Amino acid sequence: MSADSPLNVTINDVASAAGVSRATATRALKGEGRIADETRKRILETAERLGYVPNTNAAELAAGRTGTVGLMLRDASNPAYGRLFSSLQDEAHRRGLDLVTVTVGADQQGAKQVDALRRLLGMRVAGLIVATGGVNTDQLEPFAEQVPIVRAGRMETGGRIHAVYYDEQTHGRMLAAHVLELGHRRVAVLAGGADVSFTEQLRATAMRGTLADAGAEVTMIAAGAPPEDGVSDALEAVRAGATAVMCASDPRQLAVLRAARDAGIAVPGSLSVTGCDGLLPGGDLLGLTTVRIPVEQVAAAAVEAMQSLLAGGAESQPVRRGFAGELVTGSTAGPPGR
Amino acid sequence: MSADSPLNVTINDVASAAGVSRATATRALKGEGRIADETRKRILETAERLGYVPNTNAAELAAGRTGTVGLMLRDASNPAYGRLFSSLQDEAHRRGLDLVTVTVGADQQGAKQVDALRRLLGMRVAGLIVATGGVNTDQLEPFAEQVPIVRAGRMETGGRIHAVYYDEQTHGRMLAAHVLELGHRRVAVLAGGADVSFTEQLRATAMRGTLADAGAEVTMIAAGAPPEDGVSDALEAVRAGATAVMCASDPRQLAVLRAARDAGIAVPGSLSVTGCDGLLPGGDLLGLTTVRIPVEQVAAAAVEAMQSLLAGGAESQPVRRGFAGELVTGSTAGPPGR
DNA sequence: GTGAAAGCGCTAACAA
DNA sequence: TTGTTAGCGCTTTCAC
Repeated sequence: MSADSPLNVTINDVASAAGVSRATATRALKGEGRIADETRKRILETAERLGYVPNTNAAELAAGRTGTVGLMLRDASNPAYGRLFSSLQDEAHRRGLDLVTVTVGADQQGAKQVDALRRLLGMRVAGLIVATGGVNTDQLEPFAEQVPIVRAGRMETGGRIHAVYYDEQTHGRMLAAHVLELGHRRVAVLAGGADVSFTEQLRATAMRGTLADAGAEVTMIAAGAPPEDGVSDALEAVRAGATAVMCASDPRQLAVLRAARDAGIAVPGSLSVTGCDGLLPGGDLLGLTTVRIPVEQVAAAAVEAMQSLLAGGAESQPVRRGFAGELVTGSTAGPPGR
Repeated sequence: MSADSPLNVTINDVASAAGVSRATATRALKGEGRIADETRKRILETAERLGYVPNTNAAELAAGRTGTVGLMLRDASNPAYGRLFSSLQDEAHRRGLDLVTVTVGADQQGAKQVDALRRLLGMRVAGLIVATGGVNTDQLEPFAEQVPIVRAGRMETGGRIHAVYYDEQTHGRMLAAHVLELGHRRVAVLAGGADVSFTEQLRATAMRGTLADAGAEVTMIAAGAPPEDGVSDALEAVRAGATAVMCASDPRQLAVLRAARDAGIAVPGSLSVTGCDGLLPGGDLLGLTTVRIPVEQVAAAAVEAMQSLLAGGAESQPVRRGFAGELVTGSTAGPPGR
């Protein structure tokens, strides 16, 4: 059946319209193999004229390989993931890698995450970049020997899975050191609980370590996912004597700042606040004290790793690269008040 | 060849391991057609045991249809697109639609955009949601009769392409009315030029119209893509007597606020500033005066439209639904100073 | 209720 | 340089 509309045009239509065989048409379209210049041109023109759009499903099935890399992404409304997403895309474009993305809501259970994983694997992607904490090593490992898997943003312990990650320990320590240097000795640390955010836990634990090592008194507050969660506990701690609240993320920092404003607590006069991420547009105007996480570096390194894995075959050692960001000193943290 | 690793397991392996034919295996796996309960269970178990991951490429090729909807997205580092992206994903998940996303950098030329379009079409997606201005009606039209196309976020004039969009005219008018109400009569409007952002142009034009109709004196400033662009021109206009700068986007508003701060101009004392988008986390703390665009509504309506198009076949009339957001009055705009 | 067989659109040897 | 011929992994009539 011939073409009534572009998407129904097959390579057969192109071939017969150009008066050649399917194989020749393939060669012309792919620009490979020996083919007469004139024939190729004719075929290309015919394809163009017919509006031929190659069916990549069929092509990849026949060729037994795929040219695209799958990206598993966590909810992009979080600025940190949104930026990571677009940086990954940019870098992939730059390097000529095709990316297809599927996302999984931040809240979604393991089942959904595995769903997304299977969708990508079902497409037989050539590689996998995983930018969500929701899927764990055990779920990834079985596929690691077939397709290179790079985790982006977070450390990975699985032996066959590569990782390019934020050095969150350092971030936590940098912030804690800053707070200590300002003179604080009673500090509340507000972070999502272990079940909520692994990243925040990493940061919070590092903060606590550094603070405690310096002899400061630390109150740990474990919150749920919504940034407003645990804020009242934090203010409680402040009333009980804490002079600083260290948040494990900038959205939480915003929530604390709001609450402080509403409660008439002067920042940084009576209360110092810190966050982590450094990605909020306008964060400078707010004077947020935070760490700017190295999104672009992580993205670039992740894509680079993927590309070399795709090219070079399996390495003996998994890639492991961590990146630390920079402290952004703002006006939300100062010396302890009163 | 039998299975050495999950992704190499084919339905043939499952079928023979379970002692049935391929056809029966398909029935069991898809849960359709007549099949003995016991057989099905056995096949399902076998598939599970072997770690079978169906090859969706092959499945869709054979079935002649696709279950996934393609999403073309503009650079997600812009908060407006990041939010739209995650809202679209959420809504798609909710409705059980599978989405695969490809992005195109905001800066990229037409060629790249068409590339992305062809990649999606090459996958023979069942539908297309277009959330980037970079691809125009003419490029979309040829495919519109094969696959439903819904543009999300921006109006569309092509007869066969559906659109769910922000009512930017109303947004511009709302903001202008607010500024007028505050008493401003000399206003600068700062927006990306026609070649930079269609959306900003729409907003800016509406602002100018409303302002001019009320007899205000309007200075239009056309800027490049970077938010800092044109800011100095805006301040120039302020020195020349304008009492308000209306920005066509929140990032531009931030840029103006920064510049005003650096120049020692009091906001809103000597200068009122407005933006548009209302999506910046922390915008409330900054007191941004803006319009919160109805991202969630647009996303929901776009996905809903897609779903009904997928189900119901072609409608006679293209979908056309516009949504307006709400004015957010902040502390960056007040009565004209002095 | 199950199997056999004919493709889906394309690629890749291998011949010619 | 080009055509012929097998498939890729799966779905789907149509018989049995």
